[in-house]
Formats: sequence, C-alpha cells, structure tokens
Amino acid sequence: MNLKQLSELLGLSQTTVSRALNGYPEVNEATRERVLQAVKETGYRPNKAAQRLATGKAGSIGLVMPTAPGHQSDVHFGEFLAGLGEEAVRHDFHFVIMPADPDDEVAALRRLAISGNVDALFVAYMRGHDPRLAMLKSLSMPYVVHGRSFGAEPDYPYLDIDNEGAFYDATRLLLQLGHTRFALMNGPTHLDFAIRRRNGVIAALAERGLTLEEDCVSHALMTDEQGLLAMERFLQLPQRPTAILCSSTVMALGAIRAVNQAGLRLGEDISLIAHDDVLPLLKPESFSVPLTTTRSSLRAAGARIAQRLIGTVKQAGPFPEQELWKTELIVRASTGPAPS
Amino acid sequence: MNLKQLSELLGLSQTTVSRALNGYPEVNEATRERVLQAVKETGYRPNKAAQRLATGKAGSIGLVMPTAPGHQSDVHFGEFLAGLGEEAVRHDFHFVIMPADPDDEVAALRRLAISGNVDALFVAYMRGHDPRLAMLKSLSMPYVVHGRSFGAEPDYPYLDIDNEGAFYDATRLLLQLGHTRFALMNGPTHLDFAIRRRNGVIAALAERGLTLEEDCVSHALMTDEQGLLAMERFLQLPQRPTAILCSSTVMALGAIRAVNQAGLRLGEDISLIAHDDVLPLLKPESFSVPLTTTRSSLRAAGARIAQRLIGTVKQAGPFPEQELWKTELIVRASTGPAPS
DNA sequence: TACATAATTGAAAGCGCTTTGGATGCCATT
DNA sequence: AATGGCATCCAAAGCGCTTTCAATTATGTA
Repeated sequence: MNLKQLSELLGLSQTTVSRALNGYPEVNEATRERVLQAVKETGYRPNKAAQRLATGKAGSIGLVMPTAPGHQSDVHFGEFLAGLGEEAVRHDFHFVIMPADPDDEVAALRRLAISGNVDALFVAYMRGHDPRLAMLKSLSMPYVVHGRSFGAEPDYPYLDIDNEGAFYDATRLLLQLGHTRFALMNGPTHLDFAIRRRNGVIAALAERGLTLEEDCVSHALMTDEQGLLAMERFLQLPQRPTAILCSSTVMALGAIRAVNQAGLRLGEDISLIAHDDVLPLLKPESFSVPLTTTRSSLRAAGARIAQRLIGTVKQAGPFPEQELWKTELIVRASTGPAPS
Repeated sequence: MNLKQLSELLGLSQTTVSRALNGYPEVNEATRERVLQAVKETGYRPNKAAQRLATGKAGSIGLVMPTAPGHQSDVHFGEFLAGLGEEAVRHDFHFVIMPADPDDEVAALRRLAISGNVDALFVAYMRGHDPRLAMLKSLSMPYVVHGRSFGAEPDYPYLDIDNEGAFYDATRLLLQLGHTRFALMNGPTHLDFAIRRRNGVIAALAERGLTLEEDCVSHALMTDEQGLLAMERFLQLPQRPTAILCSSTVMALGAIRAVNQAGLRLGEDISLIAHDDVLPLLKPESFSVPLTTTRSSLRAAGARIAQRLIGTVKQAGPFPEQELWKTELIVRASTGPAPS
C-alpha cells in the first residue's frame, strides 16, 4: 500500500492525503478524518526512504558505536542508548548506529554524517583536544556532544556533568573526615572526564596543602578487574592511602573485592567514593557496605540529549547550547573518619 | 554534488556513471577509471535515500530495543549489539534501532519492517509461543531470531544456545557431587530460555527421582537485586537447598551477597552454577570465590547472526537456517560436594 | 449584485538514484 | 554487400513521497 493507492482508494489526490497525514492546516477536518480512518484500516505506512528523499529529513539520529574484536563492550553505552531511546520513541525517531573501530572514530563519524542517513549526530567518549570537534563544526548538521573536550574552546553544543565539581566535593568530604592520604582510580588518561575529575581532586587537596602522588593515581579501563588491580597496588604502598576516589561503580566493585581480600574493612580502614552513572545492575545502595557516590544518571543525560537533538531537527524552539549538570554527593557507609 | 552533476562533468550519462560505480561489467574499463578518478576528486557520495528508494536496499539491519521510562535497560542488549557491530562494520552495514515499549514489540517490529529503512531484522527476547513469529513469516524480509520460541514449530531461522542441555548438564554435575536439594533462580517465566533451562533442571532431577519444588524456583528480572532477594528466600526455607542453578551472572552477584550475609560459604555450604553470557564487566573467574558456569558468548552469537543476516541480504550463499550452540560447563570453586 | 477573500483540493514537478529497453558503431562471418 | 554478434553507451521511466502553483468553490463585504 502506497500513497497513490491510498489516495485512489479515497478518491482524493496524493497531495491532499499527504497533507492530511502531515497535519497541514489547509485540509478540511472531515477529509482528514476520512484519511486517518483509511490509514487505520489499510495499515498504510509512508515509505521512509521516499519521505527522506523528498524532504531531506530522515527522522533519525546517528551515533558511532566504538567496537572491535576484543574491544570491551561498554555498559555505559547501553545505558546511554536506553536514555536516548526513551525520548526518541516518543517522537518516532530511530537511531542509526555505525559500528567503528575506536581508532577510526573521526572517519566513521564523517561517513555517518554524509551518508544521508541521519539528521543529527550524537557524539560521546570525548577526549581532551578532541579532533572530532573541528570536523563536526564543518558539517552543518546538528549535533550534541556528551561530555566536553578539555582544552578546546567550549563553543560547541554539549551536555556534560560537572566532573571537576563532583570530585572536588567528594575529596572535600574525605578531607573533612580527616583523611590525608588519597588515591584516585580513574578512567583512561585521554578521556575528558578523567582529566577533569583528576583536576577536581587536585584542587581540593591543594586547598589543604596536599598533593596527589603519582603512584596514588591509576588510569585504566573502567572494569572491575582493573579496579581490583589498582586497589591491590594502592594497598601495597608503604604509606597506604585511606581515602580512595573512583571513577566508576564498576571499578569500585573490583576495588572492594581487593579491600576485602586484604582483610580490611570498607568505611573504616578504607574510605571509598565512586562516581555512579546509575547503571541498572549496580546499585551502590545495596552493596554489602553501601557505597558513597557522586551520582548523575547517564540515562537521563541520554534522554535530554535526544530531546535537544530531536527538537533541533524539528525546529522546535531553541535549546541551551551548553548544559552542565551538577552531580549529587550521596553519603553512605563506605566513607568514614580516617583511621588514627 | 550529485549523479547528474557528476555525469555532466564527465560528459557521460547518469546511466553509465551509475554502472561504473556499481561494478557493472558493460562499461569500458577506461571509462570506469575516469569515473572513479572524478569521484575521488569531487568527493561525490551517492545519496543513500535515493539509492534506497530506487533499489529497495538500505544496507542496514533493524532491531527493536525494548525501552520505557523506568524499564531496566539490559546489559545483555549492549553486549549483543557489540557482537552485531563487530561483524557489521566489516560490511559497511549499520543498524537501525527502533526503541519500543516492551508491550508493543509486535507492532514496533512491523513498523520497522515496513518503514523501508532496513533490509533484514534481528529479533531477540523470544518468548514461549511468540506472536512475532507469525508476523515475521508474513513479511517476506529476511530475519534471524536469537533464541527460539518454545511451543512454536521450529521452522524459522534462528540461532540459539542449548539452554536445556546446559542446565541439564549443570544439574547432573551437582547431583554427582551428592546434592539433593536444588533451587533455580531463573529469568521471567514467559521467556523461552527460562522455560528450557527449567526443563533441563527438571529432566536431570527426574532421572534421580527428584523434583524441583515450587518454592525453590524464582522467576524474576535478572538483576543483582532480584538475585539477592531470591537467595534470601531460599536460605530461609526449612529444608534449605544446597545446590543453586542461576540463569545469569548478574543475578549470581546478588545471590552471592546473600550467601555471604548469611554467613555461609560458597562452594561449601552452598554450591552455585550460573549461566555466563560472557559480559564484559562480570568475570566469573575473578569472583572472590570463582564461579562455576555454563558459558556461551552473547557477543559471538551477535556476530554470527549479523553474518547470516548480511550474507542473506547480499545473497552470499545459503546459511544454515537453524543453529544450536552447545554451552561449555566450566567448573570452578563455587561448586563442591554436598555438605553432610 | 459584483467583487475580493478564504477554504479546499489537485496536477505536476521534483528529490537522486537504478534499470529497462533501446541505440550506435565496430568487427568478423557469410 | 549483407548479416549477426558484441561492446558501449544513453534516454527515459520509475521508486514513493512532498511541495509549488493553480484551480475551484464557498463565504463575506460593499
């Protein structure tokens, strides 16, 4: 069933049917009703490819999924996608996902953009001085960046959380509890959020005249394995840190295992604060020692970005170009006063 | 730059340029060279929407992502997607993801199919007597089902793992270790794999004249929370089970917490075997008590399905219609002889 | 009553590609 | 010289939609 057949069936022109379907005001309400009724009965669906060719709009937003054989797939990606989806489903948008080697992200993003398959782009996994920004600006296609790019002029549309503030606050809390020996389990060095979180910690420590020693910082993939390894390393330090900041609840999982294996008690011997993206299968509140976290929902961020992206494509009013979300600092049992 | 402009530039017809680009044999090699050269110089890219409208082929495979506000996003989905992606990236295919309310999956799948945006469908989260099968058959679009539909004639293309066999073998192992009181922590009742796994357990028990008591079975979302709750319930039973089968390592996480909290020792007081989809952030081998599992990589399954789907679209030879993968039973420390 | 105006509808021209159904010219055969 | 086959190429007809421009009818105004 296509437009032509439908219009013949109704004894109307394609023009009128098309208008009725797309909510144009110049069609008689009675006619529109008739058309809508026929659509319901026949199950007619406009062919998207044709629609796209005619309008230039695809009703879809594109994103690059970093993937490669052996490449760790990322829980955060799925969660974020769920957020995007939640919003997209309300506007009959869909996603076009271009899988790409992580080393090939710039090219993949360009391919996606000029493929003509998408109306807007979503960009994540931002790095410091991210090379994709220049490319995006040259593209004349709407986009929103999740995160920011440290070192780049902040003149691009983004939604980010206040990573520096989050870790600054977390560190301050630990300082107030009397801790003086700190360690940071962070994500990969080149990623923007890792840079900012580190800065947050350093800034808070500096106010007390403390510094973050090089051997008290780990940069690694945010897996529980890496968490275990990093924590084991920390615990073997001659001057063992008592306060640990951690970039992910996934990593914290491994870290906690290391603490337990060392026979230490979380919240007493070791205080731990992790950043919580509100992942579905990791509830810090139900850890055996509930985990103090800086919290910000990845999923909510996804939904908001979808909203901005779709709104822009549909020309539905202006959106703020830059948004910086505060995180919540939620104190639970994994933090306590420094052991004397 | 479009085909018309390019062909004018070259002094050729659109026909010839199109053929040169698409590898048709009836164009002079010299001409083809000239065209390819011009493409390189002008950066011409064919408009996908037009291509699609003309050919009906989109170079993409479609899938429905169950999502709704408040709906738990699923780690397995992301991992599976990574597998699909790994293969798709090699063939310049992409995905079109249609987010949909879980209650609306049949309709969503149909929308996706007739949208003209996809060449093939991937279908997951199969249920017993799944209503989507009939719809898919009527569709004349290639598809592959991940899993099967219990109770339906197995005449559709699928890739599944031998869920029944996996849990049968796991149960037998526990029986050999002397266990007699079993419990099963399963996924939602209506899902196909849950049905088959349960059957596997029941079959193995039956051989020894044992039965699976109703209060020793839990059907729930496969989250760590539900795992915790289910295990707590099991442990409070008057005749406490000593052998637990679990449908997911995520769930096992919570279950293990419950065991620890009850002051029991995993692998001694309680033996546990879980099914391992090889999720990136849950390594059963590095649990504090390494976990005995039935293993089958979700990601590998994704890649294989992508291969079949893309191959079918490209008419690249026939693929087996039905595949049933064996799982591996990997024995680690979470299983031990029944306590006396 | 005559005319301007608003409300509705349609014909047809694209959108950028693929593909059918010829053309055209060239060569080897009869 | 007439024939057929082959290698190349092209004009034009779609694919299924949107949108411009125009036509038609109904309504209101002086």
